[in-house]
Amino acid sequence: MQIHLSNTLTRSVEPFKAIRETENLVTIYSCGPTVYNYAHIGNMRAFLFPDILQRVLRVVGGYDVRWVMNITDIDDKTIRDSALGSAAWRTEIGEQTSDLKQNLRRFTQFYTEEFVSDIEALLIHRKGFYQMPFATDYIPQMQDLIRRIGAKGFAYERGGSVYFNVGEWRNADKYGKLFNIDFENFQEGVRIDADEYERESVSDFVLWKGQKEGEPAWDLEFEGKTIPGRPGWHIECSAMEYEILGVPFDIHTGGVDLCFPHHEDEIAQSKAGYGVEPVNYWCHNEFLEVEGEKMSKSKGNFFTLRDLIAKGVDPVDVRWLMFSTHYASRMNFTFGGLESGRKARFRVQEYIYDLWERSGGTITPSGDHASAQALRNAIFGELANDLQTPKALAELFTFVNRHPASGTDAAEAASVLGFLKELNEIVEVWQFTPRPAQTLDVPAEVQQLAEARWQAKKSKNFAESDRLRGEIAARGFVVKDTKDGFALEKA
RNA sequence: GGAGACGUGGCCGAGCGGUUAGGCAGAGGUCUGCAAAACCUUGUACGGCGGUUCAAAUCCGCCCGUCUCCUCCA
Repeated sequence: MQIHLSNTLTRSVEPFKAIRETENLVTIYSCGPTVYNYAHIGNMRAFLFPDILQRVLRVVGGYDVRWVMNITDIDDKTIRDSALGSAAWRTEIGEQTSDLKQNLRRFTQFYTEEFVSDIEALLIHRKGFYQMPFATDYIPQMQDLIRRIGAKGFAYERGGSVYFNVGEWRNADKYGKLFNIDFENFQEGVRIDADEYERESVSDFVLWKGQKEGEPAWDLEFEGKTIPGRPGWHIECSAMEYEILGVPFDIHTGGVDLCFPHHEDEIAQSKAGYGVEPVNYWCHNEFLEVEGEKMSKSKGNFFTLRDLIAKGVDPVDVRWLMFSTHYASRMNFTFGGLESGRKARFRVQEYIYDLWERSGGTITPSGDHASAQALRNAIFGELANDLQTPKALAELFTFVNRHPASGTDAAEAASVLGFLKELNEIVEVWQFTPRPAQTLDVPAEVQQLAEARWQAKKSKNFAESDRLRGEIAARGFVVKDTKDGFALEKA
């Protein structure tokens, strides 16, 4: 199915065409985490979005996908927090050594592992990535790019750092492809006091940061000088994209806040150094708010995924919630919404169990039955249209309402199951099994009370029956009567 | 100060000139000794004020509010 994507470069929804269309291959690069702490749920949206995107490209678009997400393991924060004597150094990380680079690596590796386990909890699978490169593994490639940019005349050294000359670049190409930059007002505002480096113009950005006291450093050979330092923020992405995916590649994702300066600078660097417009489709996800407010530590609405899990939230519900808002819209993350979504999700799961009973566990392709085929067209049509996940869900629920399992024959049930299973390759929140038998660990005492209650009920001793139900409830269980028996559930 | 986005019923969230979005909650019903679950039915809306139009949640203007970027940031 033809996919359409909203492209920040053109601010419009465009039909997607892969560079290697004949090979059926799509290349995606996503800005990944800076591993100096646990990721928060806002970050999680930025990782769930490309996961859904790449699955839609695979399942709906029929592409093979090469998905790369970088791990930023060198920046001000990772250096600060891994520095000798840092208060942020946790004992689980191990012992600090006198080797700064080794400390940095241990520190970032710790948070990388935590990060991977977080995204795995959201069912973003590690094995789904083509690569997850560490920035510090690509220092030579970054240095090579800096020299290429220098050779073209768009980089200069000043005060032990190397900068990108935006003014010069603007003579050669457009700067401001992802964002309208008002150069007249660019230098006003709060930006000036942040200018602790000696660049020529405030709009210039650093390619290579000169080493400061106590910082790990690599030697850059640049225009006859040896410059100890480390890569700037933007250069790592440009170099790794080139090295791992090649340029141009198809899709670059990230949060909206990265449009400028990060992605704008990435384009400028890549094009200046490699001579190629690096990315065909830029796709940005909007921010997430919590209970209608910007997430911040001072408001007490700042959550990492682990915070939520500690509160008893099922990470699968967090994943499911992402489908309820279009990726390019601001999302209001609420605990009420989490619960509401969970119920909706279980409704579909119940539907699947019911269909399973109808079909006797048989699953056939969606094309085998007209209603399943139509459902597939409707839902995949919405997903293909710039990932209209809320509308896709609406289509699903409309179908469930109009095709109750009780009125579905075995052939239709099997075919609808076939489609839902295919859909589940994208959403991955449902089980395709017979309805599991309740395998509750019921204490013998509760079991006896329940039996006694059933007997009381059968002999129409309802007062005793209700009393026993109270006893059972006091022990944390709920009795649900069925036609010829009862079931116990955890309260 | 500059650039841009958004404001939909109790909550979440589609819609982008005329037609029931959908989910959760609520209400009524079927079932049940009563419940729970399940299923059926169902009400409430477009921040404010003007304007364009036969017709506006949808287009235009102003105002109010929220948010993003210009500075590390998903």
